[in-house]
Amino acid sequence: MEIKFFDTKEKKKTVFKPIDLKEIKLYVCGPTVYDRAHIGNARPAVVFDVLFRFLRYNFGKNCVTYVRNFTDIDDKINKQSMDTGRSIKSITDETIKWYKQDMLQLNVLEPSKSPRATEFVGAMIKQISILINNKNAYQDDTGHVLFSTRSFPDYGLLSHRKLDEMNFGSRVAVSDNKRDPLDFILWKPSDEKTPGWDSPWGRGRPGWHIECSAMIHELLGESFDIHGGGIDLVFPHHENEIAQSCCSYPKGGFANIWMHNGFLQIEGEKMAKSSGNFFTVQDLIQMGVNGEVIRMVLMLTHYRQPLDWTRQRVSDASKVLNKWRLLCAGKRASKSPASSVLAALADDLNTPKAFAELHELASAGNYSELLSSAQFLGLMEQDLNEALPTIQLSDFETKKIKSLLRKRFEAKKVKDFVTADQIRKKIERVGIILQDKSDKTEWSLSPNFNRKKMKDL
RNA sequence: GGCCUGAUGGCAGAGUGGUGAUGCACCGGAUUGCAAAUCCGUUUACAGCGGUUCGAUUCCGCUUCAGGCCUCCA
Repeated sequence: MEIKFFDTKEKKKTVFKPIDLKEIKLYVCGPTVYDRAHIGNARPAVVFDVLFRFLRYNFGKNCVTYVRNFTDIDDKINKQSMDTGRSIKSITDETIKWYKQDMLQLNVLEPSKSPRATEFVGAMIKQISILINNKNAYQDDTGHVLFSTRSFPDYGLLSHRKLDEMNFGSRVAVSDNKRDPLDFILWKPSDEKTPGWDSPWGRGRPGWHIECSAMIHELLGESFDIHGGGIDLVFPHHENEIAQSCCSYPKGGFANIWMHNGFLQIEGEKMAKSSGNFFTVQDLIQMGVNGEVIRMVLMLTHYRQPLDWTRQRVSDASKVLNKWRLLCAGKRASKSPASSVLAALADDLNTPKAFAELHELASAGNYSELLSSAQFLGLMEQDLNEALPTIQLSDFETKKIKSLLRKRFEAKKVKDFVTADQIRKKIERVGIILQDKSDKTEWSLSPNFNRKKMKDL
């Protein structure tokens, strides 16, 4: 099967050719850990989880190395620590724990490696030293180390910008310590209150971009297959990563393919903390939105498109999942997912197309492939029975319902439909669904089941 | 100001140079005492204006609108 991915740098779909079939290497920029993961954080996690699953299927479970970092050095974290008096370690440890729990709810697989920036400061210092030696970086007299952007001729190839067209300084004052407005910080000094590490340039901390370059070099080497992240990272973060890495390790090719997921909107509005249309994965789960439903909504739109998060889509997704669950109940999953679904994913992870194929499988009655394909996408994995409401009725309550149903059955027998319908309404008000079959009436608890109303029966 | 992306039926959302996905909703029908579920079927689209072509929703140009990036951001 030919696999194609859209490469941000080439601006077109390109055939995926692994560097080494024995180890496919994937790196994705993970979260900065200072707060609960919001729904926008969840999108890349799910998108690249689909990619991870797909690569593992195609090239072998043990032949894919997926690295997703935790950024635990950041001025937002520092600020929170100052504001709350909590230690940085306690903040980042807790946030990482939350993140892992949340991603588990979304059925996102653990990456092969989840390095933390703080574990790689030594590697960053080493790389910065190389850059200074290579004359790609310089130290100013205030303890900053800056990357000399114009020393890298290919700067701008990823984000398709020309250096001279960039209107730097128009919105942000250019610091005096930069020799060129395009230069960016590799290392900055820390005061007493701010976390810092000893370095050849004094006590300080790394700039944001260098961590990914250093971790990639340590964990994946000089060349790797796919680098992913949110579209907002293309410039400057990924552009800067390329510059740093290619200048410090010029023999390597860094990332072969760049994949970026689109942004998320809420009910048609830009997601922003300031405007209040913002929620975390945990908020959604507390509201009763199943993690599986969240995952499905995130896959319902192609990963490169903007995704509008609406109540409508949440309810659509949950309706479809319920339907599929009923269809697949008691069925065994086929050994491999449907080839139509795999083909959709092979075409730049076309998950909406994959769902269309799932619908085809459902209407064709091919439930075992429907189940295995859904599971391949990270859905319908838990025991089908466990997903249904787990409320247990007492014997007394069960007897009560059964006796009412018997009364109704007798009424129906003598064609007393008025009584039969009264009993139906009464039972349905409690949140119990009745289904008349030719010889009996089946009943089940709906999601709206209200135990308190059982008294009224 | 610079750069970039997108505009598909009531809604969501793929895709394609010529047989108009898929889901939800709607409508009609089957089934049902009723209801639910299920099944069958119908209808509705490619922002606008030009160009290329035998033929464009699909390629090119312009216009309009929307969004993003250029500052921390997934």
